[in-house]
Amino acid sequence: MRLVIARCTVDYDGRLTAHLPEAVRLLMVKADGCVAIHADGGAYKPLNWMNAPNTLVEASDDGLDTWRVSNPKGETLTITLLEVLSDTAHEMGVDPGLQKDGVEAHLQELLAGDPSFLGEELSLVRREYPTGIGPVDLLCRDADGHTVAIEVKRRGEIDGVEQLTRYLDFLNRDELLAPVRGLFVAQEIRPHARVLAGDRGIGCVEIDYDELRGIESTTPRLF
Amino acid sequence: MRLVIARCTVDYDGRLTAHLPEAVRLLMVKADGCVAIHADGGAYKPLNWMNAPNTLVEASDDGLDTWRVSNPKGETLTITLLEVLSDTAHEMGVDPGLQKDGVEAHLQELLAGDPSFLGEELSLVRREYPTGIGPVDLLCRDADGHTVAIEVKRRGEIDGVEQLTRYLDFLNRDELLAPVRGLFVAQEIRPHARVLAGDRGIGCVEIDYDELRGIESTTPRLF
DNA sequence: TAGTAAATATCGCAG
DNA sequence: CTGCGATGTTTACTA
Repeated sequence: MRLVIARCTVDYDGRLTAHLPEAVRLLMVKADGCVAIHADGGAYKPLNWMNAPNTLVEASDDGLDTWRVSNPKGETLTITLLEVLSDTAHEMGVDPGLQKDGVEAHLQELLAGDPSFLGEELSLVRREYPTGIGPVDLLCRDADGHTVAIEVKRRGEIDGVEQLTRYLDFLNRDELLAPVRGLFVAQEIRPHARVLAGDRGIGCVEIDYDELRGIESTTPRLF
Repeated sequence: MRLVIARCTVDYDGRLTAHLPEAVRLLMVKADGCVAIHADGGAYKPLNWMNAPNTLVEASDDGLDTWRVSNPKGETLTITLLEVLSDTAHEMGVDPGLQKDGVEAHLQELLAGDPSFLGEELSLVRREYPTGIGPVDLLCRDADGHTVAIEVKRRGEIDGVEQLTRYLDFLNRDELLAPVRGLFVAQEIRPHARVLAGDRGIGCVEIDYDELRGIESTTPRLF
């Protein structure tokens, strides 16, 4: 990784055009060719960048260094270096990568293994059951043999209710499944989402992740 | 901005839990307190981060340095430094910020100036025509004098179709406007969005930004 | 490879 | 402060 601190201007031309006036910034060049330009503030997002794959060409013109980064899509990033304050490089090797725990896929997986955690007798038909407009997270049958479509979110907001509503519209056109009712499941369901779900006859269940994980790990298995 | 190259491990505990095994990485600390941990590859997104506002506490334990970053929401980021290869700091000042040009607002503006670009004879009634639940981008009349509501997006996805559907619901309650049909316009319309639009009787039009801009700039004007 | 949904999204604006 | 919409979103996953 190469790190350059420099007074510079930057021009991007691609999906839009953008310009950065003269200022001191950090130029970060990663081993795979990624270039990112950071200011000394704001969140982690750089002011400007160019992702791999790309090519970086350095040119010197009248004692003024210019970096021209271009990619196969025809986007270009032009950096004009007015004053280089620091220029270092470091070997870092390949990163083993991030280990995550507690995201939506996890919730869905745990619930698929034990749908009755949701407080009623449910048996799984399929995960990621396909509809004409996308897959619904879990399709189950309840004690009465009726179909239940379940949408799982980490945080339950209005968009998720809309999403489940669309799935229900499509699923209910299938005579083999109809009538299908909906269950909206999340660690936290926002008041507005709860109201909208209620208005549409969709049930809401808030689940505790630690509890779900705990039950999962302590449930006796037959193997 | 402080830049540290170090062999380290990282643990994040907050909205989820995450762990980074031992490796050499870049630790970036910005003037506003933001901390970001970068590997030497991947796009501009860091492996781990903590945005402002937060507090960074450095502690030394058995000759092992530990950074503990925490924020008011109770999230914590713990960095254990096993070997510091470089530790530098640079004054960079405040950045003047990015100047952008050529995003979605542009599309709507250009189409308002020439609705017939959409492939049929349309005349503009109003931009940002208000409905009870927000303004629809363009309201037009077609050759037959019927009302057409147009939603413009850069990328056409399902959410946009939902949005236009809501507008149509409201507009069609107005006897002076009804019946109102919908046109979904974007540079690129995703297949599922197209299916949903078709299902609801909403027309889809993909437009080329460069072509639209070109026509606009070459159209003769009467002033 | 293309398409779709999730994300510790970030960021800006309006109400 | 909250919610909504755009983003050069990026990333991960699946068909």
